[in-house]
Amino acid sequence: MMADEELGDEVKVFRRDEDADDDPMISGETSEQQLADDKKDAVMEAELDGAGRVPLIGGLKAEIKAEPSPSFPMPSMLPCGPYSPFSGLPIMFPMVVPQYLSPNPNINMMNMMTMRAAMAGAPLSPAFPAMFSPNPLFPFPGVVAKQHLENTMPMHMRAGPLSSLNHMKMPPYMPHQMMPQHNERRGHGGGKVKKEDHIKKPLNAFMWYMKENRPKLLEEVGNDQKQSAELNKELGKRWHDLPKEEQQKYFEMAKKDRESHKEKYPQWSARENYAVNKKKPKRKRDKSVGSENNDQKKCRARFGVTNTSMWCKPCQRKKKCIYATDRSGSELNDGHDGRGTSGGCSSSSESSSPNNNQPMPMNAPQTVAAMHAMLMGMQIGQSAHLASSHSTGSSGTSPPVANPSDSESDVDEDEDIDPTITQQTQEYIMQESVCTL
DNA sequence: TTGCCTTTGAAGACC
DNA sequence: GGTCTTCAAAGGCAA
Repeated sequence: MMADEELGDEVKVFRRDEDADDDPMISGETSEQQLADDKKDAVMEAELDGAGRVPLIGGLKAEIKAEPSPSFPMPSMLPCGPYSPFSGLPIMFPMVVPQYLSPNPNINMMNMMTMRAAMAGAPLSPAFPAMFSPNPLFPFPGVVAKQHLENTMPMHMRAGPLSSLNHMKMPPYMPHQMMPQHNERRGHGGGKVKKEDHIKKPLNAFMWYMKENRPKLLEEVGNDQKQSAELNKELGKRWHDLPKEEQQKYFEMAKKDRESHKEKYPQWSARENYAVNKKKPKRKRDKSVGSENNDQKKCRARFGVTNTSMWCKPCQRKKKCIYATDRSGSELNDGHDGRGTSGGCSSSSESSSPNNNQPMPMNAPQTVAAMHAMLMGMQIGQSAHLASSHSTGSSGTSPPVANPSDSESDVDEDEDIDPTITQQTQEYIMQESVCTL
């Protein structure tokens, strides 16, 4: 068994070699003198950094954990981490299983080079194996390594028609903390860490479809249509037009991806990625609420300043209008993508409990009653009061009374009373009532 | 440098 | 159980 110090030194040596940005495999500049120099540097670096720890990598300290995979027999031997050959970054041996490590550093280097070349899909130089003596302990030279690794790789990490990205070619046995996608997002210049650790969600069927068909679509449309969002729109249309059997292919891919992901990260939850990327205070619905502000028909605008008896109770109490919130909520549902509350007829939202984002001031009978009362020239104040009091009780904390953080004020705002509003309101209520009925 | 846009589907949260 | 929200990929664009 090799001493830990020696192993550690070798790790450093390999890393340093790669760190020089000149792949010795490519440049052929590797020399024993250079190795010796690098080894000295590595020893100094290790001393500075402290025993048993991996040197800082781009400001990020690599946490090394053994994460054996049943799909691969020698998890610990392989180079892990952002410095792995698979990521295109310098090599490192954070963990070593002696039985797979040769005492000869050159052999280990060959193994790593072989693996790297295999994973990168690059043909191995015929001269390369001759540079080193073979290591009988390492059973994955060249093509064999590539084949094995690709076979054991989850789909979303494999190279293939669906992924042309070399950096996606990650073996499944690599600790996820070490995978580049988990701890960094490198720019063109090999930038620094941008994101903290997190495991990305597996791709769904449509994502796989996009991944595969986006380049094709780009070829079709040329470079005229550069906006990715526009492309995605088109892909969405095509996805709908895609035959079920074709879609099924992608659903199966997504399913396999999910299963693989679950197998690899059994403890992972999608929740872990919530708000991991960025803060998204303004989503589409928020934006549309703002943009629809002018269209929100509050009681004051709907019924006129003088007809306060027709106002809903919150308006009468100078609170947020239940009609305004109601309408905006409905439009938001419609405006997103047609899912959820489909179309304009959403009876489900009336039967379910409203939340703060989507307040529903009146239940179905109340809405109908209000509509009838209004159409018949009756005062609907009581109906609205019913709705309000029913949902709010006396606490005033109900969804219809809106978010306290909402700075909207019906009283202070200047609202233009559109003469067509009453008609629009009637049409709207009619529509709502029809849907409800 | 960072978030937005835009799509669909999966998963979690919430009521 | 239904609804809503977030995130996954992509890359140009705006702030």
